Amino acid sequence: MLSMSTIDEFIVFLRNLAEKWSNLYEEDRVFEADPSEGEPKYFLTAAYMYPNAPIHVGHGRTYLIADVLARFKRLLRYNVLFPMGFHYTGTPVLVRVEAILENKAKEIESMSRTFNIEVETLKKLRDPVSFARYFHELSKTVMKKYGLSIDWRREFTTVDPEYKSFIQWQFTKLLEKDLLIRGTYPVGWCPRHGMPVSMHDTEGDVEPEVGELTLIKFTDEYGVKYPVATLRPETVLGVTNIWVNPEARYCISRVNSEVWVTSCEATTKLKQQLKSVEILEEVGGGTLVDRELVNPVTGERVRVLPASFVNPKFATGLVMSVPAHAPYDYAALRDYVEKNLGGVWTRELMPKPLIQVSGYGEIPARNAVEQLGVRSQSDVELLEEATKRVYRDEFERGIFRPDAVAYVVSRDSRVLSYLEKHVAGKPVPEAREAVRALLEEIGVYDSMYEVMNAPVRCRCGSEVAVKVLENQWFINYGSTEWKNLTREALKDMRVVPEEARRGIEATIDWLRERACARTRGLGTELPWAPGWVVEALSDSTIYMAFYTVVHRIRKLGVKVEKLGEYFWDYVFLGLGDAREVAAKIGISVEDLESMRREFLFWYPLDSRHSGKDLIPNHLTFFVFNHIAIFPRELWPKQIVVNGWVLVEGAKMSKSKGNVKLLGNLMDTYSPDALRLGLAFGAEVDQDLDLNEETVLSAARQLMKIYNTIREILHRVSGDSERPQDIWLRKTLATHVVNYVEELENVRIRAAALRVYVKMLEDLETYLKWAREPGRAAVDYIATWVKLMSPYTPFIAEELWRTLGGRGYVAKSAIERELVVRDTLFEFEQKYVDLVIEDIKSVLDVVSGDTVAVYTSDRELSWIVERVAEDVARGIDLSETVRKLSRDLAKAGIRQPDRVVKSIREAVSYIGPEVVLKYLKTTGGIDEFEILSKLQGLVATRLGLKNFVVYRASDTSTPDLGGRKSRAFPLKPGIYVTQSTY
RNA sequence: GCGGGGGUGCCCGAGCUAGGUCGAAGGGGUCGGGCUUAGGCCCCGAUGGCGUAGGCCUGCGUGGGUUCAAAUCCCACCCCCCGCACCA
Repeated sequence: MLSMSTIDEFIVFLRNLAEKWSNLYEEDRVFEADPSEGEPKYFLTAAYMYPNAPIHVGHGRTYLIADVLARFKRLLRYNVLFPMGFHYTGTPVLVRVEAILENKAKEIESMSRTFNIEVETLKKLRDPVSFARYFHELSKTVMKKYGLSIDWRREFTTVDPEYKSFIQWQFTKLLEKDLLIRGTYPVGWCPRHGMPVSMHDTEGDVEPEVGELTLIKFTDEYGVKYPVATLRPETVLGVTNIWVNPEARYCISRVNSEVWVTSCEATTKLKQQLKSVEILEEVGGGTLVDRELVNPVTGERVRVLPASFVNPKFATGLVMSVPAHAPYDYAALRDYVEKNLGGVWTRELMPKPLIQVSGYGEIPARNAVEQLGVRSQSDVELLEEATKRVYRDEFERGIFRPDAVAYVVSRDSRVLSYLEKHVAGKPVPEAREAVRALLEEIGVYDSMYEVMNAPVRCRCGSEVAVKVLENQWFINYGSTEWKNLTREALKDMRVVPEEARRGIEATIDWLRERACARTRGLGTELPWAPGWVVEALSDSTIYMAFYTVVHRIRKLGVKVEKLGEYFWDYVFLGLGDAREVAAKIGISVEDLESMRREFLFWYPLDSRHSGKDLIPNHLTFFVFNHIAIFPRELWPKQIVVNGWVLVEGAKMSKSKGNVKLLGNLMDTYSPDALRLGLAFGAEVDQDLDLNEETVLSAARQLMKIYNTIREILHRVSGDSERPQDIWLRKTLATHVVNYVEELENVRIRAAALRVYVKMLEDLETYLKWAREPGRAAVDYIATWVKLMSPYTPFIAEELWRTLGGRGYVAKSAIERELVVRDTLFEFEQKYVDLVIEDIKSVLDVVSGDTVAVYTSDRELSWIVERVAEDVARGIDLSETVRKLSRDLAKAGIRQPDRVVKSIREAVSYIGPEVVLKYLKTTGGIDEFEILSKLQGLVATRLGLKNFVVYRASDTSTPDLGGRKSRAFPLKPGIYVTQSTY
């Protein structure tokens, strides 16, 4: 063992240790976990990685948290399973391979740079599986070097035939439970690619917003339908006319069984939306002007009028004019009246008010148009604003006027009574829904989808339109029953951090049907729907179960074709007859049963780890699917989500070129230093800003620890029962207890600071105090190394062997007797902390190197006890003062409020339970005894030349500075002087 | 728009679910000192104001309120970040 003098030297040393010990881990198969009946087990998984790039520090953080927990649980004698797989499913790999195949120099360059891979190597990755395989293997090597305590026998990829069989089984189960349904679904679609587009496929990364518009079919005298498009079907009662754009081309076509007039652009869209469309004739918009159409609800005849604002590219290119409530219509109509009728409004064109809304007059659209000073229908900006306001106010506060029913001239009693009952006097949202239903009822309703934020362009330049996909498969997360069960399951789960729970709950609430299959990408085909591949977020929900048996399937050499539904049914659900199933697969009953047993040994999953970005999708699906497939006793128990890793305050991304690869960082800093840096950086819930300094200072701290340990082992003497030694032993036990508690609560950072900072400080205090390190120091170190092993496994292994440990520290356990809380010591320790703090605050104002303290009497412990009882019960300070004042006065204590307050503060710091327990055990607090015993500690920690303790009541001692009277329970009087020499 | 999370001292960031132990942990920066040929690293001290004894005043987005007592509870407002689906 060498003494390390420079940090560079030390990092080289750490790197070599990592190399050495990770190889040994592999050779000795240290982390292979097999069921051991009767022992406690812990099964945890982190989200498997998507190998379209090398593993980066973001993965590194998630995996580290899982690994620390895994190793920690082993220290507590759990049989721990921590496996890892690789997620090939999906399309991103396809995109990268396309770039390679098309020899796109820029893309390849950029991949080469960010991934730190030779261009020539990349060019060889010419199919998706090879591409994924390459990064898979690369990342796996890095994970091993990183020290992840993974059982690699269970590794798999999601395109392995066994996995596909498993996914097919899962989806068959979902289908059987009616949770997998088939339907149509509108998507943003690029006509050129013939592919759905989402945000990252569009120019400027715009998400195409698909909205559904109501079509209301107006009719002409020949029975031809004019489907007008609207978002506000309830305003059909106030239509004065229909708008067409006279400049646009309109098509008369056969749509399904009817003849429709729409803009010619609309015919293409209707075709995409599952309508059969046959164009019969094309006409200019102008020829439609002045036609008379019948309003299917009111029976009124309205005319077609020209308007330039009508966009033929949007919806059907036909718009119903509701001048009372639509600013555009009002403005256009005003233009028309002025130009063609000399400004005189005919009775037919008069706005028909339908909705009453506070803050507006009879005709809201007119109010808004006039208020904003709209000049004409081409005043687009102002009209947009006016429309927004009127729509919003009417939607939120508007009431449908009962007298509006009078616009129904047909006197159709069915329509009238319906309107009276469901529309008149109702708030707008309700009226809207009712009118929509009425339209459907009387057969004049239809709908179409439109890109609401058009134009959205695909990266190829073509405009995105809506296409309705047929035979799309959905997982029905909208099922109420399923939602309720999932909520219930979540209630019983631990979520770390707790704030993330609300995110999951909210996701459960709004989740509806989710398309779960695509026509492109790697993955598993739905057995009954050739061509449809299960999409990546849907084939990764219950795979944790797969880990429990995959290695056995492989070892037994089971033919994949034989892995039918019955196999998974038996292993995971215990369904079917073991002998029959075994026979079908061609394995022994014993092997089959032992797989079932292994699954039951590891399940339920104890902890699931991922980044917080997966809350709204993966993690929620994970809970849902477990609930759907597995019985209640096998539902997962814990979710741990961690924040991002930021680089210099910015999120990592390929485009910024600031992706930090795990492999590179380890080469620079060594695995142990990187792990410790990440652990120090932030508690799990926060984002961690990675900078060189954090990692370097972690390395320095490690070096300091290493050198200190080395020094002690050289200097150690045989002493073991001095006060210093006893103090050190007890301090160690306190650390162990708190460490266990912290890690049980996944407070990775807090525990790391304890082990690598506080424990070193305490050891240094001991060294200063004791001068010669004794046996206790070696014992301290022996346990300390164990506590380090979850964070910095490699140096811990090395130290473990140096100390004469056998095997691996990774397989060692913390002595049970150390994990016991020593309340008495805890009390004394915290009491001393308080005294030291007090003295420090005096030393802030007065300088000196000699301190005398006067301790309060043991007889006054009853005050502490009564205050502690009150604190424990949550009783107010004033209440306590009131209760105690008489007794305090009797005891000759003035200023009871001040005394009680100071005791209360001390008690709160120490902890009322600790105080009470201490009193109960010892019968009273002898502060003089405690301080005398730890005199050396106080002097050492404060760097004092002299530290003396007196009893305040001892009349034989000098009353320096009159401080005797300042002694209160838990708060000694303090006197500071400067020594003369 | 809907939903989730936030706004703390020069900066970053704990603490806020159980109100007093909070002038507010821990970093960083800055200033002073030590170490060093020098720099770096490291160590010590200081870092709202006042005070020669453990104290007082002012303070945790803004404005109110509850309370003996609020960064912590309640109300209103302002601002920031992140999701919103077939995409991993």
